[in-house]
Amino acid sequence: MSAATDGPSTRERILAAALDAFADRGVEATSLDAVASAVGVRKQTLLYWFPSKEQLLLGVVDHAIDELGRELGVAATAAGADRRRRIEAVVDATFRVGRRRPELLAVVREATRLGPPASTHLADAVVSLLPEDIRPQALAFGAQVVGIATEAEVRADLGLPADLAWLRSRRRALLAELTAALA
Amino acid sequence: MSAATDGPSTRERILAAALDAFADRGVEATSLDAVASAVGVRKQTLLYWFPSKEQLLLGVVDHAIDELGRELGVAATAAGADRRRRIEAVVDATFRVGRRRPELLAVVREATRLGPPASTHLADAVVSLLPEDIRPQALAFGAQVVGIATEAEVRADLGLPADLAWLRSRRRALLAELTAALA
DNA sequence: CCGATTGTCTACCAAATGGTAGAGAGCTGT
DNA sequence: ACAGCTCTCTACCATTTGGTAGACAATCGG
Repeated sequence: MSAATDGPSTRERILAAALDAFADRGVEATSLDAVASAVGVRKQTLLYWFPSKEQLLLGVVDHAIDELGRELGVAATAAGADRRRRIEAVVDATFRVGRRRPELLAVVREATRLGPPASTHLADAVVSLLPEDIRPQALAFGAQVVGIATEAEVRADLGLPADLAWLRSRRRALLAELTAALA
Repeated sequence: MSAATDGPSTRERILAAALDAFADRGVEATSLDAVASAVGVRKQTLLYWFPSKEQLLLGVVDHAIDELGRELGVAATAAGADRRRRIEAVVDATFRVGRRRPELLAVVREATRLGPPASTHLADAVVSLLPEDIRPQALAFGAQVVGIATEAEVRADLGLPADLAWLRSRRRALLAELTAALA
């Protein structure tokens, strides 16, 4: 079974559909049937891969954190060794992710909103991905990013236009905070 | 029927209980039965005062915006006429509200998360409370506050300690943004 | 004193939901 | 060829949920 010809596995398609649905409508408002029909499969197939809705959510959280970590990690590595440049690269990569895949941040917020076990699982997943020496700083950075993403969503809901000055201001804040934290 | 002896009306107690529950567990995860039993009344009494769960949510949003607006309005008025002092008073009152009644901010975030009709109703309620000349600035301020409240919650979930330096930094950011916006 | 209105309750209900039980198709290694 | 494993499906089920119908007591206006 070549992955190239078969495309994403059922499990991966379930995770992708569940990520979209959980981020868009929220976990409680998303039924297993809805996710299943988005994948094109029966609910019992979901329950074969993930024995319960809760397990599915934890899987989605892992998936999202994984992708987020990979994306930011690549950006940091590509930026070379200079700390200043690495910080800028991570911040910019974060904004790219926020624009291209807002679901990833939305699902993080959703997990914290739901509380345990999702939130503890999230914390574990994040922590396991971070080098120990910058762990608290990275966590604070993540929290700030989720806050800014929420602010963006609220702005949209209140009818405020997408504002370049606002974006620049938030980028500056992230850079300043991260630079100070790692000093 | 003197309000002093009767205490809050049934309708008000329903709104208070629903606010708590919606903010704490989320709207979809809160059943009408749960709210009713928190009030000490049957579900059908809720449906007498609010003909549907959706109407109850809209009522809660109005209620929360009302209280928020009153609190900030009082602070602004008490600060006198000097713009700088008024801005500081509003920002500080915001932090007070965030600490004493986080449910108010949580329910705003919840309403934006759920989308229409809750989010549009929220936007209307907020707008109707604002003097026209500072409307966009005030909306941006509100969005920023919700973002910061979310950041605080995420920080807690990730195990970061309550941090005075962080609080100060966010207060400074709010002040700077509001001052610039009203300049 | 009485009809109408207000507010709360009991009794139900149809639909949706998360989850179980188990059948059957198709591939795999021997 | 066949035993076994992997994966998806049909059939069901218990519970919960938002909501309806209408009885019943209390209060109020005339």
